[in-house]
Amino acid sequence: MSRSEKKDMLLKVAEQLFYEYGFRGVGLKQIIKEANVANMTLYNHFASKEKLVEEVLKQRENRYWSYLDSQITFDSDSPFIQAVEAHGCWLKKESYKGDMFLRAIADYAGADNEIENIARGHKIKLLNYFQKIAQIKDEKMEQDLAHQFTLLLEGATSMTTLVGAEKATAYSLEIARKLVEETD
Amino acid sequence: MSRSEKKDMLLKVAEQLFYEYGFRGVGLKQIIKEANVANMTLYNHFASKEKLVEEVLKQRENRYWSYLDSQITFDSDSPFIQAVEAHGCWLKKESYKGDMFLRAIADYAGADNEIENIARGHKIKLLNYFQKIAQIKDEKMEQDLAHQFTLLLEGATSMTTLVGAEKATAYSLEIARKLVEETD
DNA sequence: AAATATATAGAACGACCTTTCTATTTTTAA
DNA sequence: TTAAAAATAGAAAGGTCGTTCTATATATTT
Repeated sequence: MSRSEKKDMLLKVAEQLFYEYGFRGVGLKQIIKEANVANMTLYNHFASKEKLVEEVLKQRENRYWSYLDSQITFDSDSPFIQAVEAHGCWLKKESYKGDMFLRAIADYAGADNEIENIARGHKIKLLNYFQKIAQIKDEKMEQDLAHQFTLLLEGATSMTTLVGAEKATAYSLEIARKLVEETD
Repeated sequence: MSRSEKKDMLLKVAEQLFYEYGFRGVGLKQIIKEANVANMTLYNHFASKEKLVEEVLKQRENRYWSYLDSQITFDSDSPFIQAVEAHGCWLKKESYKGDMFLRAIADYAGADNEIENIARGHKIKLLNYFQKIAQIKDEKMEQDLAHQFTLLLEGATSMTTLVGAEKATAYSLEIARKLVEETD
């Protein structure tokens, strides 16, 4: 394993464990063990656990947006519906038990750190995304639509914990269709 | 402070701190300090931190349902809309930053304990509640409606972290009205 | 008032955490 | 091949955690 492969492995293992057991529930010892690297190799790449968490979040955010971009083709369907469908596929693939960013916001709230900023930034970006594809005449309606769809995705993610990604996605899609139905 | 007052104080302080900083982010030391009781007083009432967490969750669930019951009058409006409104008021009062039960599920997942059961039970109860007030002819539609409204409440709770309880509630209400509009 | 039960502060325990240090081994470059 | 650089395992430091213990003080009950 080369130097950069080790860094990648650390990020991959850390993300998986953090998602499964929470940021505070996983120790660095467990991470280096599962990544098969030495203690100092981790500190060679990441100055601290906080920095590791930050990079894990950035990496996950990048993967999320890459996936969404790859799924959205801007064809016949409404881009709103496509976004909801794409998000649903992401849930099935990688978010089978709730949202990692909300957990980061919750776990590191108050502590004056960069982690909360990164996690919040991801959510803001989601809202901005819907605002961009909601470019319609009535500005109030545009804002409303963007917020409503953001709420829908957040709801679907939460529901995943309860009924699984399959059903959560289906229900969010049903609602989404009713929302666009009227504005088409 | 009587014995039972101390227990109440411990539960109150613990709930507030757990909600603000997370279950793993708060130590018993901080709790007994803010509750103004001795170390052993806590262990006199709660066998362990886990038991304390369990009772905090039970207490919060009771307060949630009491509040919902007090707000729902079964008058002219749809009971669905009333539930969404009541949940919105709860968010403004006590859930300004996300859902405590989802965090409990996430933080204590895998560990074979009672905590996850309690938190999950609360969510199931929410779903059952909507299933009960959705008693309509078409069973498929009934199931769908119940799930959709549960998703809406979950979405509103999540959005609170992002845009505050006021807006989150408003957007969830707008969606809710569209959902009942068609089935009335 | 005496006896019993409960609350108190504070120390102590062992476990685990993040981070640093050290001495040895492996890889890379000259 | 030899010198420099990087990675290794493992110990150790310094901290916090949940929990238990102890001895003193405070309430409650008889």
